[in-house]
Amino acid sequence: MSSSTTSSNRQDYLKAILSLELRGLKASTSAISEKLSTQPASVTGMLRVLSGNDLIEYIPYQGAKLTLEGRDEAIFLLRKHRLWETFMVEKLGFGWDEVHDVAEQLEHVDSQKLISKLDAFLGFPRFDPHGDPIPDSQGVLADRSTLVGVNEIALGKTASIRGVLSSSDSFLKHLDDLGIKLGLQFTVVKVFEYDGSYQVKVGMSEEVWSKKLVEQLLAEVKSQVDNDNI
Amino acid sequence: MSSSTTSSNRQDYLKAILSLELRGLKASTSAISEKLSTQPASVTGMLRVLSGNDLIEYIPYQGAKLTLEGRDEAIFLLRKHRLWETFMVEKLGFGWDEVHDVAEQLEHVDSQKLISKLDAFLGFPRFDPHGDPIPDSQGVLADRSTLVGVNEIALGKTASIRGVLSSSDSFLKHLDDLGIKLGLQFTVVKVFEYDGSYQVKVGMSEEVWSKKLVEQLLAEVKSQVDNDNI
DNA sequence: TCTAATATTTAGCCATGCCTAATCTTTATG
DNA sequence: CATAAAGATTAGGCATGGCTAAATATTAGA
Ligand SMILES: [Mn+2]
Ligand SMILES: [Mn+2]
Ligand SMILES: [Mn+2]
Ligand SMILES: [Mn+2]
Repeated sequence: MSSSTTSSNRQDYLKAILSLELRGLKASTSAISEKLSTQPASVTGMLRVLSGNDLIEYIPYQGAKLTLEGRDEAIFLLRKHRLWETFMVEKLGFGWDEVHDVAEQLEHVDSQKLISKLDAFLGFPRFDPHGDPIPDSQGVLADRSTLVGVNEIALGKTASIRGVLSSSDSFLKHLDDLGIKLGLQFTVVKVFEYDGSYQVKVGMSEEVWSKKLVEQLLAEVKSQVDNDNI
Repeated sequence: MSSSTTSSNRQDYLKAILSLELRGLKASTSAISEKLSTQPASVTGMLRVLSGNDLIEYIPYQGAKLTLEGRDEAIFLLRKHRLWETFMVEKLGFGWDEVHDVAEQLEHVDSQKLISKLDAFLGFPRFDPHGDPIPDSQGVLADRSTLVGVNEIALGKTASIRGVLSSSDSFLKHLDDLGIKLGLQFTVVKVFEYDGSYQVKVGMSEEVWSKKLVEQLLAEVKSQVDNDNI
C-alpha cells in the first residue's frame, strides 16, 4: 500500500483534498489554496501533476477527487500524523497544542515498518490527542459516531474523554488547569438547569464543569453491553 | 543554536563534510560527491551555496571546511540521527541494522524541543546502537576514552555526569528521585570501604551514592589543565 | 621541467514548485 | 438573457538542486 515516491509537497496536497472530502466539501482550487496557503495558480499546476500520477481525478474548473490510490496515500498520511501526535503527547510529555507542526513534518517520513512499530508501541490508539480518529493499518477510520459531546450525556452515565471540538490555546490550557485529559473517566452526577453546568464525579471527588466547557468536550459513553467481563 | 532554515539537502552536505573532517580527511569535491552519490559538478554548485551561507569556507580547488556555525549544525544533525536510531532500537524493537535509512530522514525534522524531550525519554544515552557517540545538548561529542564509571573516580576529583550504562525504567526513575541528571557536576569527597558507596559534594550539599548506582553512571573527570579559571 | 592523468569548475539543460499578471470560464444578478 | 463578479487557468519568471559535456587547474611522472 501507498509507499510510492510522492514528494512531501504532493502529499500535503493529497491531505488537503482528503480533509475537504471528509467534510463533504468540494476540493476546489481555491479551497485547496486556502488550506495550504499557496496561490490558486500554484494549485492548478499541482493538480495537473497529481492527476498525471493517477492520485486524483481532475477536470479543469471542476475541482479534484482522490482516486483510490490517492485516498489510500492520504489516509496513510493521516494515520502517521495522528500517531506521531499521540507519541509526542503520551510518551514525550508535550501539550496537545504543541504537536501539530512537528507532526506535519514527521508524517512525511517514509517507512511502513516504523509506523507499524510505533502503533504497537503506543498500544494501537484509536484517537489522537485532539480526539480525531487514527486510521488503522488497513486504513479504516474509527467510527466517530461513538463519540458524543459531554453536554449530551445523560444523568448517571459514565464516560471517558476522547477529544475536543476546539483546539484553541486558551481552551487547551484551561483543560490543563482543570486536570482534564484524554482518557479521563467520569460519571455525570447532576445537571444544573440554571446555567447548564455539569456536576461530575472523577475518581473520589466531584467537580463542576461549565456549559461552555462540556460543549467542547467529546467523550465515549461506557455502554453496558460491550463490557466483556459478563 | 542551529535551527536556521537550511534545507535537508544542504544538511546532508554538512553531515558529509563533518564526517570527513572527523576522520581527519580533506572534504574534497570528489570525496563529498562519493559520500552523497552525486556528481562532482553538483557538489561544486552546492559548496558555493553553503559558502554563501557562511556554513563552510570554500576555496575553489581546495575543498571545504566547516565554519563554527556549519559545524554546530552538522553536529546537531548527528545528534538527531543517533538519538532516533537509539529510539528505534531501544523502544521500537528494530534491529541495529535496520535503522540507518529511516534516521537519515528523521534527522531533518526541525524541532529543538522534540529532540530534547526525546533525549530525556531515552535517558540521555551516550552512544547509539552502533556504538557511535551521541553529541550532548551542548554539541559535545563524548570522546569514548574520556568517560569513566563514577566508581572509578579518585578521591577529590571533580567530574560531570555524562551518561548511564543502564536505561531501565527503574534506574532512570531513581536518578530522577535523586536529582541526578546529565551535566550534573560533583566532587568525590569520600569512598566508604564498607559498602563501596560514594560521598559526593553537589553544589553546597553532600550526598551518598550507592555502589550499585555509581557503577551505572558514566562521567567525565575535569582535567586540571583545561580549567581556565586558574 | 614538461606533459599526461586526475580533479575540479563552468556552461548549458532539466524538473519541481512557487509567484504575479493576464486571460479565460463559470456563476450570479438585474 | 446579458453582464458583472468570482473562480480558475495560462503565460512568463524565479529559486533550488540535479545532470552531462566541455574547459581549466592541479598533481604526478618521466
Ligand atoms: Mn505535512
Ligand atoms: Mn490531531
Ligand atoms: Mn539525511
Ligand atoms: Mn548510527
